[in-house]
Amino acid sequence: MVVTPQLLKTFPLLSGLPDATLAALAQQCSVRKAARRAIVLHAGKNEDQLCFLFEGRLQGVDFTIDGREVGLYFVEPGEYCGELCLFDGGTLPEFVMALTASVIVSVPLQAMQELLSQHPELFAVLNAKVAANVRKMTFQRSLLGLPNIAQRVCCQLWLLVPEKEKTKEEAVIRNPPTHMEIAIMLNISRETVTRVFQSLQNSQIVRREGTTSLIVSQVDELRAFAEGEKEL
Amino acid sequence: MVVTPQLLKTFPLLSGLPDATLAALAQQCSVRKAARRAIVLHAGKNEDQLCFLFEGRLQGVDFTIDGREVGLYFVEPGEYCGELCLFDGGTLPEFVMALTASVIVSVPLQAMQELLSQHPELFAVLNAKVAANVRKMTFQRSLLGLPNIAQRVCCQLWLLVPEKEKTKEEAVIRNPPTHMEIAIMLNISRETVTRVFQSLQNSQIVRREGTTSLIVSQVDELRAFAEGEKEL
DNA sequence: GAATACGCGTGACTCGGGTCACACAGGCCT
DNA sequence: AGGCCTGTGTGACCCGAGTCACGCGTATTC
Repeated sequence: MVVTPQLLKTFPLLSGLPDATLAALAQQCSVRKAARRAIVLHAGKNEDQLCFLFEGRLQGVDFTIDGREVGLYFVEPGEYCGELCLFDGGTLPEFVMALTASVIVSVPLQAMQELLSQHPELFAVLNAKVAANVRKMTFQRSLLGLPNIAQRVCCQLWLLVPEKEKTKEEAVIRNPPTHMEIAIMLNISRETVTRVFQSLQNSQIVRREGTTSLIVSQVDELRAFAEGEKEL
Repeated sequence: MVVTPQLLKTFPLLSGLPDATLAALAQQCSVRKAARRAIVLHAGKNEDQLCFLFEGRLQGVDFTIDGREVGLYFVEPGEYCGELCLFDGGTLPEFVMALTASVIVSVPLQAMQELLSQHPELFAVLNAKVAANVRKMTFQRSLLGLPNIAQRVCCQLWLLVPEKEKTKEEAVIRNPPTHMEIAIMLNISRETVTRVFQSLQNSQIVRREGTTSLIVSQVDELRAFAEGEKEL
């Protein structure tokens, strides 16, 4: 499929670039669709591409020595992944998997490197992204330290609430991760996640709307549980 | 205290620099001693320094919402920490604490930035360091996914074995972390760590030598436990 | 040298969440 | 329509790690 400069412009990282640059870049890119559960990037390889997510949701996953799945982070539309290989030509530490059918724009690493040499101001943006990543990972790690499992789930849910809706009364999480996907992020079992969701639904804090949306009816209550002011 | 160029040269990051550069840099640096448990860098601040560890051991720590301590990584002599603030001028996500009395060389961020502009080849080294950090964090996260707690402890212990001694029969871990420090790295209780160590000692896999050294008598056995080939 | 703090060792108890097993609903494919 | 897969909901059981409580030995401090 053909990648248009307009498509590239939808990504914050690239949106500030001149049209000519984008047009040149677009020619080297490719779009691909990933089915649910498809592996987008492989761990232990130097994947030669940067993946911009246009639609869907991705998840970084790793595996323990005994084969257990471990969830690391989510990638939302507009974001990208696989940038670690840009930094030192090393390997990717984790797999990236599509959680829902996703549309991905692949930019060859080489093209990115050329782009960077022409637009060194992008280095700062990339660096900031990695720094933000490290901060996210650190926070995610601190979540795992919470002894109260319900609180852990609420925190994770809180992270999924779109930034703009955190101050509203009601918020919508579109295409929420499955209980299983949340479970592996938080090192707990799927059943436990289900039980916490049951509690939240009984307390009328969240409810499901069809299969593709989760409504947080009482945003502030969720925040309170996430921050430990209240316990389920 | 005065920082000599020779001192700076002991750090791999700086060892390749010309003497004149080091001499100039040294004038802007300072040495400080940190007592056990002293906070070296504060979370949530943009600490204006890069900390090179000359002697001792540091630990990156964070706290959960409910005040529980969470261990993130260790810093060994020759390594440095606090580089995240260099990347985007943002804040440090975690505290850095001295585990043992430590000697630290502080380089002001500004001096580092000047150094980087004169020696852009250092960017690659710094980037590689951050990338390596991310890989370490990812691995550490996968450790937490291990359902078998003894295996978790063995993996952590295995990480502490110096690289060169991993192929030998016997290895020495100097100034090992306390059980408590290991516990917060692995999200388990101090008592559990103690119990695992008791098992390892009973199986003659490790033993203590004085208070400052831990001897791994059967390196390969430890590796086997860490990789799940055997269970305690 | 006494006092104190800290790290380690260990037993008893408890309970919370993992595991297993199964049911049910909805989407999707042929 | 029927079959299949995936995701969710729920109960029963159980065991393993957290917690508490205490003792002990070794540094550190004054």
